[in-house]
Amino acid sequence: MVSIHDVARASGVSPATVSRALRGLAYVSDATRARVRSAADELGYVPSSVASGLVTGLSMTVAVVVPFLGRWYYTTVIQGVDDVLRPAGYDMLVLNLGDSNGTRERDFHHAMLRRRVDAMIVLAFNCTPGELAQLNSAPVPAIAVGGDVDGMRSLGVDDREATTLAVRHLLDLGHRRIAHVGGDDPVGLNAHVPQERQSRWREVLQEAGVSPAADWFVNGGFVLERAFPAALELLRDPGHRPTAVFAGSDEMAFGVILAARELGLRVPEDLSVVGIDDHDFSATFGLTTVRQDPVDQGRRAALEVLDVLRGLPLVRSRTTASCELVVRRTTAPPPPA
Amino acid sequence: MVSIHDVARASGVSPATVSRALRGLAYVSDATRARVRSAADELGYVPSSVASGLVTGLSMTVAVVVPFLGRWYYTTVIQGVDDVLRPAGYDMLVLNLGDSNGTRERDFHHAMLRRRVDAMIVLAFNCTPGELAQLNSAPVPAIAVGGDVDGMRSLGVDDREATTLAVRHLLDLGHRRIAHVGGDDPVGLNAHVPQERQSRWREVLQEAGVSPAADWFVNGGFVLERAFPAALELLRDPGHRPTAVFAGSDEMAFGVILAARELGLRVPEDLSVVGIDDHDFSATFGLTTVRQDPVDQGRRAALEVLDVLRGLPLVRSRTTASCELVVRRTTAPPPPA
DNA sequence: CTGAAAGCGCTAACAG
DNA sequence: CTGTTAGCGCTTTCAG
Repeated sequence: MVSIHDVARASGVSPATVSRALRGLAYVSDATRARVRSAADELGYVPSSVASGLVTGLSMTVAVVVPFLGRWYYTTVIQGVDDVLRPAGYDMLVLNLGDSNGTRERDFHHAMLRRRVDAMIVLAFNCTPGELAQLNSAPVPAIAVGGDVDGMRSLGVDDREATTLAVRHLLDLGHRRIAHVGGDDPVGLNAHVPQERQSRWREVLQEAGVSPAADWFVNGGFVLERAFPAALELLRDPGHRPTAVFAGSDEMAFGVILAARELGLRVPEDLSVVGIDDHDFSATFGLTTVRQDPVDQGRRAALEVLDVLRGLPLVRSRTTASCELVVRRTTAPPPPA
Repeated sequence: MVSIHDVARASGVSPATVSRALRGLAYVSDATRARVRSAADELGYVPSSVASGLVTGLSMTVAVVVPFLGRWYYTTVIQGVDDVLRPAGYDMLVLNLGDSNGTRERDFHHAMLRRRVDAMIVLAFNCTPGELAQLNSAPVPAIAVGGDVDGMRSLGVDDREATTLAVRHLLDLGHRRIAHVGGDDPVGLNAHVPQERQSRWREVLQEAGVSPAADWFVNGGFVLERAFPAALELLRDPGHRPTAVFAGSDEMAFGVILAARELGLRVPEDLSVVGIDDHDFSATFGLTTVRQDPVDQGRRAALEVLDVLRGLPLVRSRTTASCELVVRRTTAPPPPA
């Protein structure tokens, strides 16, 4: 492998000068710089970031920690993160915590302490107390996206607000029989968000003097495949059927729509459906939803990380990302009783 | 930061012994090893992978290169890769090539040469000749998943076979008016796969003595949002309508199904739809498709990478991943003319 | 079984 | 403007 010494030799200067010349530092004559550059190009020299990282203490890498891989929200946030990290010259390490039976904390710990990354962006999930302690006393700055993590800088929508928007919309249309398809994710890595949405759904209804039937909450596991059968069950009995469903995510809302069709129910004439997210598919489905912008959340988190890396202080507070109701074609007044 | 010296001092041995003890090497007395371990634990010592990487030349990181972030196929392969990399102690660097205007080759080059990664897994996309040269003369082993890259080790389904399965199925049901929703991806990073599917669609029809109308190929951009309007256009004219659609991906197939419904067409009575992938949503949609298993493809690629890293030779050949027709509820004989 | 010494490739003072 | 001298934190001979 061609090292800085090879370039130094080839251009007749010292390694230190090569280093300065190539990094564009001042105090290098134009002539020398040009000579070094062409020598480096010729030899195909690229500095080893490992070696420079050892001395500077920087890895030019930030870790994105996710509870799952392949879920819409997470991959979308990651896109935003990547959008800003890449032009800034940072690499992105993806640390998946899912399925790591018991090794969660260790993985965490290692990535941070082994100095592999300069910062971490932690996507919505419940930290164990141990992890939280690690994060906050971390040798590298960490910021959370999505969930509200106590004592940590975080960024995300207000789940109570989003839920309020969705449920009130249904209430305003005249619905009273409003069910909720929500539920835990399979790994239990992100229980907080689903819980907020569920409890707020109940609250908003109660505030309106409505109390949902006991079996009008069903667990859709935050994926279409599980929301579909859950909705089938929920909607089966014509005598005991909600007129509207608030789904905890758009993906689950798609499952509800598909289930309704399976049962011959028309959406929105017989059943209204509202979700949260504004998934890529939602406009095509005509889904009424509460829009959030995960790409933007990712971008903003990465931008902040970059700031902190430049020396700005990290304030441990929460910033609320905006969300808004987008009314499309899956909600309408309830059918006449 | 606590270094190996601190542990050495605390346990009264030399740094070299600490290194040996902690890595479980032979020639360390049990007593010493125990002492070192407890000292390390107490101090919360974790070796710096940067420092050890500098001397061993290993980064314990493999890069996954993708043309997009957030597309089903890619994120699903990534899950498979992660499945095997993580337990093996490797970190995963995700290198997104999308939207990097012009900087593609450089990013590539740098990641490899800067010795940030020990190997690369390149997900289906067209390499430029320059990139290909880089990959093949790379200082680190690289293997491709999905696309068939000339002169490179690769792994993926045979797109011609997959297409044959899908189109023959329609032909066998009696269809003759078979359209194709396929097309380029927006960034043009992966033109090969769509092209194969499109040209093979035409071929299979011709082999059966059928020639599709000129406007029975439409560009669905490989995403639902674009397939939907394209399908709307395709299916609009009742007098000139295909009885079946072969979609180049399941996601586009969903768009076709939604478009058919929009037009009041019943699937499969009025229109049959078949896709390729077996997306997570496909079973719920009842979509007939040609199944491939991206998780498995990712796993196998990662397993191979690990082998090569252990010293096994890298054979530059292609292995075909299997695919199979899964008949569900979106295909049926054509309506009586 | 353990320690001392010599780097891995680079950057950061400090001299010139 | 440029070279020299020290390391960054670890692993690896090579001696004990």
